[in-house]
Amino acid sequence: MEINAIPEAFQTKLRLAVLSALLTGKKNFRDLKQITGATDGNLGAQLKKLEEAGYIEIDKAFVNKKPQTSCKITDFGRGQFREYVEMLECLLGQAENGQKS
Amino acid sequence: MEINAIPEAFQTKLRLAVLSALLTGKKNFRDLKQITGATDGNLGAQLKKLEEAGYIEIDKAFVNKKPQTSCKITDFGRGQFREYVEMLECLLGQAENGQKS
DNA sequence: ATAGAGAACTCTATAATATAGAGTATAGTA
DNA sequence: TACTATACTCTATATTATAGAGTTCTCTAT
Repeated sequence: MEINAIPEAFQTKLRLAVLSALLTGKKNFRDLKQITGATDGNLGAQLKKLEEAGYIEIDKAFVNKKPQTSCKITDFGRGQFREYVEMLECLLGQAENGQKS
Repeated sequence: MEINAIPEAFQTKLRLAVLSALLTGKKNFRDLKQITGATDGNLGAQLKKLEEAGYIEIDKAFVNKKPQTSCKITDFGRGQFREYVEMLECLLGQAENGQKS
């Protein structure tokens, strides 16, 4: 991954928080709202963006007779996350060696 | 570092690109412009933000009889960068183990 | 001394986008 | 039939990144 091609997904607290939360497993709308502290409208909008970009999958169903929106990170999303971290690690690694500041 | 407290510095390609470039050593305005592809105005604005936030130091001087703005990452900036990467690594690590997707 | 060039801005307007919050749809329950 | 909970959608606002014109400063050439 190139430094100049960082996916938009990683460019706001909220989307990054959502992805991070999903790394450890499925979460529903309610969970994500509580974890991130976002409002309904904003969370809905950002989830939609993440879905459109292929980072997450959104599944709607009725659970316990209540609507439940379940979100899950995709393999693509997980891969991008890993690549992003690896890129940063690499940059940091270069810095720790060749200190010519 | 908390997922909900990610510094603004890491929330745009441009600022992240600048910080990354500075990790490996001092760079002047011209270098950074070339590396990032940003316009003068935009680069100037973002450098100012990074400076105000204490991530970088900007030094102005005349070199070869031409003005030269030299930018350098601070210890604080380097530390924040490391913390940020470590936080992401940690999240990713949790995910690789307890897969309950 | 005057004009021009290069570097690095500053300033302002525009564009993009995150966010809040009101309103809406749906299914279930009383 | 009214009422509740969930999860939106839609719209307006606020924030912020970006572009680009104009400005300042120093030196060089005329």
